[in-house]
Amino acid sequence: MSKVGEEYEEIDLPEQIAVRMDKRERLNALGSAYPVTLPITHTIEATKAKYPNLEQDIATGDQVGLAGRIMFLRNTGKLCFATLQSGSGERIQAMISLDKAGQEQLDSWKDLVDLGDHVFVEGEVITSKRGELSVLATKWLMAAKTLRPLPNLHNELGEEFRVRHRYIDLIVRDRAREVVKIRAGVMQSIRNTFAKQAFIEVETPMLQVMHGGASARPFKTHSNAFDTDLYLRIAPELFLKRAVVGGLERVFEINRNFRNEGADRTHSPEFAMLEAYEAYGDYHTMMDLTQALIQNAASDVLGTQVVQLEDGTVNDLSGTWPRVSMYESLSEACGVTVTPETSVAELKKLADTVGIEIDHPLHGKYVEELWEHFVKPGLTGPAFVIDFPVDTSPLTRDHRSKAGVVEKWDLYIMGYEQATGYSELVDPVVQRERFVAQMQLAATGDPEAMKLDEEFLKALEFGMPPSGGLGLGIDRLLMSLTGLGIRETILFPLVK
RNA sequence: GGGCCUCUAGCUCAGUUGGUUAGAGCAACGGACUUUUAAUCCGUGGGUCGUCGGUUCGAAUCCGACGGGGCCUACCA
Repeated sequence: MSKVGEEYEEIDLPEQIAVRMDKRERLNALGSAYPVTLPITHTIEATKAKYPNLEQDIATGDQVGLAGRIMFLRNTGKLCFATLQSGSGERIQAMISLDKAGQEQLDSWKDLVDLGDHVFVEGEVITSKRGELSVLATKWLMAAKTLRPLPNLHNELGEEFRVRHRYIDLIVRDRAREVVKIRAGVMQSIRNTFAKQAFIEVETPMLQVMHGGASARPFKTHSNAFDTDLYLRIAPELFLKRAVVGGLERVFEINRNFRNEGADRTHSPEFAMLEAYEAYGDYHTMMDLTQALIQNAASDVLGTQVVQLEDGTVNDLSGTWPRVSMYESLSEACGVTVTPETSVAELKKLADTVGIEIDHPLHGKYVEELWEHFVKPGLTGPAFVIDFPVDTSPLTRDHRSKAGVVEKWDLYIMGYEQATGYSELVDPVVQRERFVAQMQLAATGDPEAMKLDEEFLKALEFGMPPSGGLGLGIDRLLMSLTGLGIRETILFPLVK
C-alpha cells in the first residue's frame, strides 16, 4: 500500500480497491494507466459485422486494433481469454498467448488486468477452436484502469443499486441500454412527426417569476442578482401561448417540468413534458395529432403498434382510439344522470354512497372524482375522455354547443393519464374571469390554484388566434411503450 | 402525510428459539493449466451485521429512536 495516491492514503481502502490502486501505479510506471490515445483501427461492432459466420479455428489474416471493457476473464498458463464489451453492449473475445504476444506481455496481462478494465488489443481476427470470433493479440495496452470491482454478472442487481449507479446498470444490463435507445428514438420520432407538419420547436423559461399553466405545487428558488424568488416551471403553457400570439402558429416544446409533489410508479418530481399548440386547430385536431405522435413513435421505434410490455402483456395502440364523453360515460356507469347542472349537494350524496370522501366547493372536482371511480377502472385500451367541467379547467374554452363544459380531453392508456388537450381559451376577458375564480379558490386555501398572470393576459389582449393545444408526458409515453415504471424510463431519476 | 415491510463482504443472498470464532456463490489474493465461454482445480484473506441507544451473563437476532430503500394509501400528470 506504499504507492497509493496521496488523496487515498488517509482512507483505509477496501482490499479490492487497494489492489487495483497498486496496479494503477505499476501501469503508470510502465507507461500509463490512462493513455490519452490508442491506435484503434476498428470497432467491435464493425469487426463482428465483417465476420458474422466464420467456421471454427479460422485465421482471417485481418489485423485490427480495438478496445473494450473486460466483462469476463479466463486466464490459463500460457493462453488468456477475455470478453471485451463496447459501449453498445457488443462483445468480442480477446486472446493473449505466449507465442503471439510473448512472455513479457502475457505476464503483465495476468498481473495487471482486472474485470472491468478498458483494454486495447492489436492482432489478427480469428476464430477459436470452439468457433468464438476473437482477436489473437500480438500486443495489448491498458486503455483505462478500473479501481472498483464490477458487480457480479450472475445475479440481477438490486433495484436501489441500479438507480443509484445507473452507469453500472448500463454496463451490465442490456435492457438498461435498450431503454435509453428507445427513449432517444421516441424523441426523434416525435420531432419527425412535428417536422412533417411544419411545427417549430422552441424552448421557454424554466425559471419563472410566476408559475402557471397547470394546477400543482412548485419548487421555489431565489435569484441573488435579481433579489427575487423564482419558481421552477410546472408547465410551459403560458409562454408557448405567448409564442402563438407572436405568430409562431405551430409550435412545440419538449422539456422538463418540476412539481413539488409525491413520487410513485407514475410520478417523478421532474418529468419530461411535450406541449404543442396549433393556430386554427381545436381539441379534435389535437386528438388526431396526439394519436399520430404516439402511433408513429411505436412504429418507428418498436416496429409495431401492438406493443409487447415488460411483463408479457400486450398494449394495443393501433386503430382509431375511442372518444367518450365524461358526463355521458359517468351517467351510464353510475346509473344516475349527471350533467353540468347537477348540484354539488347531489354529487356529494352520490360520492357518499360509494364511499368517496371529498369536500370541495367545485362541481367539477366531484364529477372528476366520480368519473375516476366509476369509469376509469374499465378503460383498458387507449381512450380520449372528452368535455370536462368548466370550473376545473381554467385555461380551456367553453364548449361550442354544450353548456357548462369545456373543450378538453384526457388520453388514458393502461389506466393512467397519458396526455391532455384543449381548444384553448383565447378571450382575454373570460381568461381574466377564470383567473379571478382561481384566486378565490386560493383564498380558501387550495395550494394548487392558479395565480393571476397579468403579463400573460396582456399577451392575450394582443390577440391569440383560435388554437388547439396538447400536453403529453414523455416519461409516461415510454412507460406505455415498455411497461416499465417511471424511474426506469428516466436515465438518472432523483434519489435522496 | 398515514400504515406495513426491509437494510448482513465489492455484488447477489443464507443466518434456526438470543448462545463458541457470522456463512455461500461470484469477485479478490497465492498456486497449477495453450482453446476457454459464468473456464476448471488446490489454497488464502476479506465484516462497525445501516447508525445510535436500551434489555440481557450473552444481540445480526429482542425493544426504541434516527437514516436509506420498497409496497400500500392520500395529493398530483
